[in-house]
Amino acid sequence: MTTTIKDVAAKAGVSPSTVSRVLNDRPGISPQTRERVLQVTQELDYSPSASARSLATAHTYNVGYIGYKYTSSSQADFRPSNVTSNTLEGIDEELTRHGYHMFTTYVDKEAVKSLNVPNMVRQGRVDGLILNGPAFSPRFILRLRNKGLPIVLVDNLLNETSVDCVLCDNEDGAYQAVKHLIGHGHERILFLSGPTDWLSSRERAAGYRCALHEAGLEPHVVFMPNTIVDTGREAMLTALEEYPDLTAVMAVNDATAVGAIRACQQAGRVVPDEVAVVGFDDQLLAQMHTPPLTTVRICWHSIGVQAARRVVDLIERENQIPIRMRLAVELIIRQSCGCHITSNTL
Amino acid sequence: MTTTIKDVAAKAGVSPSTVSRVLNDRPGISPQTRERVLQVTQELDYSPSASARSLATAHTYNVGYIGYKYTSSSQADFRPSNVTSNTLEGIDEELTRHGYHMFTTYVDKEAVKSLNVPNMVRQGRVDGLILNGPAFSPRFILRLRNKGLPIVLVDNLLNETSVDCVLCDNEDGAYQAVKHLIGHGHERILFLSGPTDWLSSRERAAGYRCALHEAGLEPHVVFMPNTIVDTGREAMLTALEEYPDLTAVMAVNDATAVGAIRACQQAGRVVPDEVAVVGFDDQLLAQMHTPPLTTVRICWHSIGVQAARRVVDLIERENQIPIRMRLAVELIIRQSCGCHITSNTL
DNA sequence: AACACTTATGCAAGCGGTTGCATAGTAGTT
DNA sequence: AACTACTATGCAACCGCTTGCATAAGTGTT
Repeated sequence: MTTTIKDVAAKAGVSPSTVSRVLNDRPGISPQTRERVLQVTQELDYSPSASARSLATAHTYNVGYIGYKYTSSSQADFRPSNVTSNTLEGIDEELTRHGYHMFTTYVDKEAVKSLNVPNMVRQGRVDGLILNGPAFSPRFILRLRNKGLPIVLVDNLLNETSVDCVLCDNEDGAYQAVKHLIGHGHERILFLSGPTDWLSSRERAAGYRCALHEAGLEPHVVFMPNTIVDTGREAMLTALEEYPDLTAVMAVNDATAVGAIRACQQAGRVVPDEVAVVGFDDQLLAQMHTPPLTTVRICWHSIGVQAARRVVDLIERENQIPIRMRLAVELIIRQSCGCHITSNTL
Repeated sequence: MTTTIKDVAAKAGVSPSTVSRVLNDRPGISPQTRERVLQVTQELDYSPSASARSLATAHTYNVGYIGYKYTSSSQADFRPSNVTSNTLEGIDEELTRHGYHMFTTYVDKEAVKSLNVPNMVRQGRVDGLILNGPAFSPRFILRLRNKGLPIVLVDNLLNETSVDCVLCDNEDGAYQAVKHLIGHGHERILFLSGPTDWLSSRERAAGYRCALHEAGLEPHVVFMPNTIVDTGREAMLTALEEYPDLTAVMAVNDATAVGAIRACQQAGRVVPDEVAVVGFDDQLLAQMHTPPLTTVRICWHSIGVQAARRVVDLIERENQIPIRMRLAVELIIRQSCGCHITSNTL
């Protein structure tokens, strides 16, 4: 038998209402009573039942995290989800700080397509939602929004309707990276793009275009259906034939950058001497790769923290104006771009 | 206003009890009534409130996942948690299949040391727990067990007291890998071990010892305080001086294997020609590394599925005998061991 | 001393379900 | 026709907590 508020009340010689008021910091309790109740609470190691409290207050103190389940089969595949631990930890830290808890679930392509509302939402287990990833369609997002819950998007954004979101500055990241390539003297720079319905692809492409435009250079974009290593390799292989004079490539992420390097090796082009390559994300692989990848670092942990803080805000204060948050990114220069620095930039 | 069981009852012309019985498949309901209630339930898109149900049944249909927050600071660090997405997805899939939901939280060194019970447990938000990782101390685990919840350990195990767990066959994996090295003719084989209070370290060491013993060779073990790339590099650097005649090394995981290779390069020893290296885990890095790492693959997804199934079993059926589950691992042969296969083993 | 105000606390209803028990209705037996 | 045995359903209590309202005690004013 777990201890209930009645046990505490009885032992402290007060009514349950009083105990409740003490534990919820309600006014109108005498200091002595408050003290005694807190004392007993501690002695009995009492903690109010979440379900009972939720039922009474219509407030669960839970936030749902919805991730996207990519369909690549191999465990070792370079799935975007491999990087999400940082985001999850950031979210958890911040939610915990505010007394909230995190439900986690993953939805797949089918669920998004058929607009399935996750059970944790239907059953009222959560007060708010964090959706992580570019693969959630606007329709899916709006469907969830119609459930009346605060929603914060991570790595995604809705144009038509304003929904809160926090993302990194994709455009600036790509801009910086391409600018760096241009600084090396490159004039034929390719962009390996992910699916165009992924926001990050579009924004990174925009940064790429902007940098090229400023320098009066012509853009060359190749579109890929996904962003795993092998797709990058194949796309690059084709590109090398189609644009034989290209000397640099900016890949939409680290995985495809690695693929591009593989392709160059296959085609007998030396990286970075003959073809320079830069990636995006700064996953561990970037650092450990040979040659080490010049790439754009995203601080997923901070993004998680901000998303959590935002969703708590939305839950606790009504009628907020939607906010779109951008976190700065950092160009990490290693060697795949042609730089020869000796210090190992971690 | 969300729809409640009363709305459904009213519209179907029955009492709430009847609706409840229909939705819970209780006996003694006429087919026509059942049909009508289900009809209305669908029309109103009704879903019972989780809190109300939990309060009445003392059953939340939630399972808590507790991960360990490693303290390495750099985002790009090779944190073990980077691989846990697979486990999480596996757990989520299986829990969902059984109508359960997953709470996720991470605890750090301090919390484990001071035996902090996570709030989701104290407040009765979960029916059972999955602890993932070798870093949870027996005392911490037992503390949670005393809360009266079913617990399943992943990648960990308690000797003194029997607690359910699911892990991979660490010993066999190391045994196979070392055996493979011996097959290459190596006689001076080093083992780079992680902290000895991590079960996986101990078990992998045991497999290593066993293989060496069978071959009549002498073991050489070096202990490291953690298992990130750089620690592996430093440990290997020292080892190369101390045992100058070693020709092969089995690292406790992929990260330290990569570190070991770095050390060899630093010391001017060619891998795999002069020193062969094998890792453990088969993270993406292993495949993409130059040279590609021979390593032991763990199917974390399956481990997650099994852990979830087990915890549901424990929740729903009492008085079960504890089960320790071992999932087989697979030696993935690439090139760091000295093999020269052309096909790219994914 | 009577009155008005505070202040501290308790009572009881209600949150939205579940479930033991009572009961109305129906069918089966004699 | 009277009695028994089910079957299908409703009533009401209860799960543990919160909260509006009532009330008792205390304080100050005239």
